[in-house]
Amino acid sequence: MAQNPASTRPDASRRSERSRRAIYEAALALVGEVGYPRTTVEGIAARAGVGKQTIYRWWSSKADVLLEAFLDLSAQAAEQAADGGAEYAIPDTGDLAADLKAVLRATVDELHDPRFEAPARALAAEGVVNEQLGREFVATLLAPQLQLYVRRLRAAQDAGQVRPDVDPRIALELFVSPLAQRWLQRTGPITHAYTDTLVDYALGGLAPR
Amino acid sequence: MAQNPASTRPDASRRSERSRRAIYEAALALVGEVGYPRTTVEGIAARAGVGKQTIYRWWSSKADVLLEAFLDLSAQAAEQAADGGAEYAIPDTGDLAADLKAVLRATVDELHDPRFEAPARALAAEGVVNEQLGREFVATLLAPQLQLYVRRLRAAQDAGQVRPDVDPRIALELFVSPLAQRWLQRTGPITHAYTDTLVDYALGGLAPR
Amino acid sequence: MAQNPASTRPDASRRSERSRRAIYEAALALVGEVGYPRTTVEGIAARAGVGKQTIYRWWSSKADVLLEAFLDLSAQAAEQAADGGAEYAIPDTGDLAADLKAVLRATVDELHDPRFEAPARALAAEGVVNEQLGREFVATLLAPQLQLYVRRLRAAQDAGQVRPDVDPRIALELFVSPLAQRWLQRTGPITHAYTDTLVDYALGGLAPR
Amino acid sequence: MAQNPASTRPDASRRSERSRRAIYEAALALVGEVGYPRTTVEGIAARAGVGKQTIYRWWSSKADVLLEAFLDLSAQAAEQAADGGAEYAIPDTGDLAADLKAVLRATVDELHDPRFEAPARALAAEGVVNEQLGREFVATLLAPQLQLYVRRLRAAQDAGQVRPDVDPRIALELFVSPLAQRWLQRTGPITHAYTDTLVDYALGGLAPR
DNA sequence: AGTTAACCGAGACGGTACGTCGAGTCTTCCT
DNA sequence: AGGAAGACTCGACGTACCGTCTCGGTTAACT
Repeated sequence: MAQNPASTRPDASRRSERSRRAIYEAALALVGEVGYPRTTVEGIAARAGVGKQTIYRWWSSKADVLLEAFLDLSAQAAEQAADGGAEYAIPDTGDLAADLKAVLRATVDELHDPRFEAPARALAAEGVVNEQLGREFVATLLAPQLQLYVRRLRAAQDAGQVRPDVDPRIALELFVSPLAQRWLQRTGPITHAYTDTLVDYALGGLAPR
Repeated sequence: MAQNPASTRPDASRRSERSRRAIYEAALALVGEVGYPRTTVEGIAARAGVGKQTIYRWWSSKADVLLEAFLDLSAQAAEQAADGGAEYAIPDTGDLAADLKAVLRATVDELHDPRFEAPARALAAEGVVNEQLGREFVATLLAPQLQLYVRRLRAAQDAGQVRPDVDPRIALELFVSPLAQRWLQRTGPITHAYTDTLVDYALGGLAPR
Repeated sequence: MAQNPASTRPDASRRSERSRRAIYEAALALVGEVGYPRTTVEGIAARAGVGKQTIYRWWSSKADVLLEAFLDLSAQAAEQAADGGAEYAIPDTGDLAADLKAVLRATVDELHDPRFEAPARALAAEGVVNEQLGREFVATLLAPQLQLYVRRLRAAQDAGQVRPDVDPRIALELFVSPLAQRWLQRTGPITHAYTDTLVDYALGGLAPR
Repeated sequence: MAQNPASTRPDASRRSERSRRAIYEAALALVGEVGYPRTTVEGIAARAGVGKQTIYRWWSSKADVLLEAFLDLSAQAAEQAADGGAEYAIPDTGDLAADLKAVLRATVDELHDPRFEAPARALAAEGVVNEQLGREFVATLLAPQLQLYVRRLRAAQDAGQVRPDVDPRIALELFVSPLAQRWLQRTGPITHAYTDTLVDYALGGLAPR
């Protein structure tokens, strides 16, 4: 992400893998322990046993470090989940409501995982205010996730379970965005029951039949 | 908001109204001009022609200053809108869809108003990461707004336009949260057509009848 | 010495005397203990229990700090020597050679005093390479000392003990400069016998009579 | 000078003459252009088109590099002056005063040569504070020069032009040291007239006959 | 002629200090 | 007593160099 512009770019082939990993771990640990604002580049460097310059050589800011660290963490988690199998999609059992509920329940659990909580919040917050990072965050993490819902909804449309004139990209927001907002802004509790309800409301609509 | 703890609390009756207003204006102006992270307490004090201590005497942090300043701004704007009147509600013409669309269109316009944009984003971002401020932000600004939707949806339920078993507090998120997320995370464009579609999808549901 | 140019010069009347003294002491102590090059502004600040900014507010460099600290030390020493009496001159017993030898012997002793040694060397070295500081060093410390010799030599001329066509400002260098060079460049040992010899050679000349 | 201690000393026979010369030139040029303190090992390496390690392999510090570079420069200059010849001495025309004046005038001219000025000052300054380098500087550059004066003065003693009880090593300082101090500490102007006067005072003494 | 060991340019690395900025506290003087 | 002003300690910033450490790539000497 976000490289220093031209000037005298460092030689990536000679980069220390050891330092990179140590920096990721230190950054995630610190954000988890003391929070994002009190996480400092200096602190990350010290904890990683690394010179500050090594951080500044490869990243442009602590937000940038954290973004990559979190990306790496997500990639690892994903790899673990798929167990090398790769396939990455929302299951399609034929029952759209059930499939969505299952995925959203998993998301709820993830949002409660303290390993993800702190860095995810920090990045989301930074992204709200820092457009460049925000777009990167969305493009690399959020958009791919949302795309999975798009695919699943298209399949449902093909199966006649969702009206064909519905735009899946918008439709998915009916159940994804409420969850997102409750998490980001703490406007309400996040439970399995809640996401189940969202799916029911969204698929069935609010008006009486 | 967030007062200094007991110790020797200042005497509010002798507070300078002049300084308070100047600080609000300086804070909002600076956030608009240079962004939240580069807005400093020192900068606010200098711009307001005020000693730093005067800020620290009455607020606990720059986030706190900005929250109050923004509250003040919102109150002013609201007063202007209602023109001294009081009643604050979503119109009820009997056509729920139309009423919601109208209110959401107004919200879309407000979100595009640069006067609101910068401080609102800044506060939202701070709230994501700073729980205390986040709760204050939600309680004083967001929750009252959402309550208006709850009321309107209850009226619709009474009129038989919304299923009686629907929880209005959750239902409103079907059209409010997607807008919120697009704004906060820039996951998509924000237009009148978009919010209209949200209302249609939410009220009608996605499944074919 | 060397003030920051115009810009926003700090208000000297509110300066902390406590910090100033602590900085002087820390600077002199550090130069004595670890040497000039390994004396850092950061180290001085830490030892003095002072913020770095407080040093940079009042001085432009570590050389500048040390110069003032040394000046202060010299002033104290002088005050102590004269015991408030003020009188500051080379004694005039009528015997020029004896008077000069006495003063030079005292100088030799001072040059061997470790309290003076380290900072004096450091300042002299810095002055060799840093013209601005060098001129300040000479003007405030060296020149006044040399002026005392000029006065004594003039008195000797009036008494007919020195040829009237001799320029005292140059003549004094015959015995002062050799001592200075031996000290600065370690070109030879510095003893009372040595300075006595210098006075004899200088007053009597090298050529046989 | 100052070699790395035993350990794995590099093989001097495989040393790159090309690099050595480039480093000398870069070091002298940089000291002349930006001054000693802002001359860095990194800068010398970059300018010489050489790896940093190549410098650290053969020298222990930038002072050491500069000392050798300056020595090399002096050797070249001397070779040029003597035009391949060898004899290095103060002329002996029988007139001691005239001989000394001539040599000192030449020294004055050299001290004004900007090619020598910057590195010589830098080395002298470093030597004041860095005892090891100072002694090296004196031993390799200063002492041999002074020895020439010793020889010339001895010859003068043999010729009966200088009192036999005078120590030539001290006597020479009467006219050499004042010049050195004026140059090092800028305590006064350096002219031919000045050095002529020094010789006259030193040889003749200050006291009336 | 092929191997090998050292120097070489390059530059990433863990560090230390730089000089600056801002935080939050404290003090002074004014209203 | 509040307020304007701003000096204070402290901590972090992002940069510059330090001296060490690989990393290919040439050489030069020795099989």
